Amino acid sequence: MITNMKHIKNELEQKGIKPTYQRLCILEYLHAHLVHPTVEMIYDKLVERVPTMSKTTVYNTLKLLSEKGVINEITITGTEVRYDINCQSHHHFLCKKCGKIYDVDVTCPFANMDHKEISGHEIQEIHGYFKGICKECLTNQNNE
Amino acid sequence: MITNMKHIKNELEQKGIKPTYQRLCILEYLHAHLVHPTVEMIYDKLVERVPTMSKTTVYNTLKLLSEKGVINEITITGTEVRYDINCQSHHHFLCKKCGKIYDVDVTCPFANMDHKEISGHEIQEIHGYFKGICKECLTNQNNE
DNA sequence: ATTAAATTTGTAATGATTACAAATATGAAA
DNA sequence: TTTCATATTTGTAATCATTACAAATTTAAT
Ligand SMILES: [Mn+2]
Ligand SMILES: [Mn+2]
Ligand SMILES: [Zn+2]
Ligand SMILES: [Zn+2]
Repeated sequence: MITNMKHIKNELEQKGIKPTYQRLCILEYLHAHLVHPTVEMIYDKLVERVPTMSKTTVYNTLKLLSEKGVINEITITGTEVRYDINCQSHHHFLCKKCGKIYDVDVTCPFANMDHKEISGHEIQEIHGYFKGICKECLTNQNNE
Repeated sequence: MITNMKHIKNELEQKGIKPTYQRLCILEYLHAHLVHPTVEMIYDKLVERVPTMSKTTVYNTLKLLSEKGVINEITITGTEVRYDINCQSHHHFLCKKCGKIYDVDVTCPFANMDHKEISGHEIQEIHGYFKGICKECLTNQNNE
């Protein structure tokens, strides 16, 4: 397991973020749960171990990590932000039935575009995602 | 102008939607304002002409039109849904500064994929967008 | 030990969206 | 035209994610 506390601590320090206990817990959670969790999911789980954990701290920390480029915000459901520890530009699949978000392994188009502008607009981020019914939900449908 | 009231009425009837006055107004607005407006923008403008217009009706109608495939919901800002009269799969540019959403003219990758699945997931929609600073905001920056 | 700054916490406020029920409009049957 | 069922609209209240804010706590330097 690469994602032990020491590595997490290093990761924060390298980005100039003071490695408080709450921040370590939150970042560790993201390393261990690659399902693009919500604030709610993160908080509900961590508050079991750390009963003093505040939801505001989860929000604050995720915003900080996002600003520092440690994590990425994914806004494709329209109802809540999902968080991704994987900061390399990659694409996603959102299941309309169960709400799960999967990484998909397609070579990101435009990723190696030499010009970082389009129609005069300066491109800073490239996002792509599919919507549909996920593998798991398809299987469940057939077993009904 | 193709987007007169008669055409709008036809459009609704063809989709099996009763063309009420409110629905006509809302759909006409979307035809006339191709900037991917919010519910707020639509309501604020229409209530001037139709003072009895309710915001709930705007929500209801947009949901109906979306379900019937007349319009598309765009969820890329994370804070509110934007609406698009253009239902053909196309890509967008979101300006981080002014919040405007532009259509961008790139040939949608994956669009002509023969297989409508990826990693076992059934693909129903393909979305792509860029984030950055729009042409207009770049110009304003230079004139400060 | 003192003290200032950073962090965390709890609560209140905000803002978009939805739920819901009353009011109104529509349209067919009598 | 009246009657009556149904669809639509409207206003208000509720919900839910997120943010604002200030008090409490922790941290680190003096
Ligand atoms: Mn991902
Ligand atoms: Mn568009
Ligand atoms: Zn699923
Ligand atoms: Zn702009």
